[in-house]
Amino acid sequence: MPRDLGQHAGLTRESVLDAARIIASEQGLGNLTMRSLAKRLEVAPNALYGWVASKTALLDALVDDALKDVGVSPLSTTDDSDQRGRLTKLLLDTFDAIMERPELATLFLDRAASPGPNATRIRVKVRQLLIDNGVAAAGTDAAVPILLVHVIGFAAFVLQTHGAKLLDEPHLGPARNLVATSISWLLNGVTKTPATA
Amino acid sequence: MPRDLGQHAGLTRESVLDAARIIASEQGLGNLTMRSLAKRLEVAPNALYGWVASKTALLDALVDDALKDVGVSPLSTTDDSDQRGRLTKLLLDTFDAIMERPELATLFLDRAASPGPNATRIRVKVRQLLIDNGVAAAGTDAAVPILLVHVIGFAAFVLQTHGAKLLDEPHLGPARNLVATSISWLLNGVTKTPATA
DNA sequence: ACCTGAACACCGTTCAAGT
DNA sequence: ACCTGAACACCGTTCAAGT
Repeated sequence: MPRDLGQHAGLTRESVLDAARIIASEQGLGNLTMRSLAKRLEVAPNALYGWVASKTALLDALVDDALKDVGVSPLSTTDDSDQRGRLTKLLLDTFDAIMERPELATLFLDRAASPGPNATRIRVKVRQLLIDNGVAAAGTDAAVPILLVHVIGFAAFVLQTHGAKLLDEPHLGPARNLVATSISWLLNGVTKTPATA
Repeated sequence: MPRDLGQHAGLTRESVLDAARIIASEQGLGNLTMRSLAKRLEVAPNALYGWVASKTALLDALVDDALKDVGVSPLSTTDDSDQRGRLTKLLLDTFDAIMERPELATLFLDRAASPGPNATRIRVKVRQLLIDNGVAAAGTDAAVPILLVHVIGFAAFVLQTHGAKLLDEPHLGPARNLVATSISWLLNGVTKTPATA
């Protein structure tokens, strides 16, 4: 009814996604609805459909965007020949990325099988690093999902048990040590036994 | 309006849960609503609230009931001294139980941290078997969730990637071999390295 | 091109009744 | 005790319009 001059409210795909992120983190995923989102943007609910195809598509974007910084840098470790360290670091970075968005944890689980571009990049990189670690190319078909599901499942579990209590603080330490430990167990197995799919 | 003689429709908590199971398996979890459930039972939607506290409580019951047969038998293996075999079997039985109800997979993930009585029994039994396998009691606090999250996450992943295509058939084999393999990797680590929580 | 009004077809849940 | 009618406060999404 108001709308300053002519018509548009200055929406952007990014502004819509940002507002969605804020609602999810401040009020939880359950309170993120198309209508609450529209309200925050001071817009009619159906105006959102010009920028997001559906609520599902919006959630997909939220999940994948949370992984946008993971696995993009060259992954240089202190020791250049430490291939196992590189792989561990990538998996821990993925863990950290999920822990930074606790409210999306259940979404990561549901969407682990239908990954967006960022998740796909991580997948490809994990596979390459496995090969660098001496795993036969055929064996990676099994190992990649095993490792990633483990990391995602673990993050989701930690978030559900401890809640969002100690995320900002460096209290995260114990949980991180635990993932690191379990990842090393899996890597021991992966690099020794060739997985028979 | 009709209702034969006096009043009641013969509902039972079990009949409500059974109907819910049928809808979920035939039409998917998305089509399981209080209203669709009431319709199937030829009852007004609010009649259900005498038998289930809420939809959440109903889903909780569905998830936990799916685990009711896991870990109840004495877990006797061919070799009586094979403690590791016992533990592996319990974990694989849990995996199988989830695979039998593919439509509930996402629910298992969401509720892994807030388990019902059956899930709790499994948890306790896993812990005891870990101790029987020589893991220090303190170390089980870390190992139990690691193992169970791994199994649940793995089942959910398999179901999401392969869909409900090959569940009834014994095509499940490859997936089962994969979980068995990854479980053995984790058990190698758990029984060797004392997990530092 | 970008947005609104109004509507459609749903939800879970509650509250006051009826038998 | 067990159920219904009616309502409340929501959903996601679509379609025709307005500027």
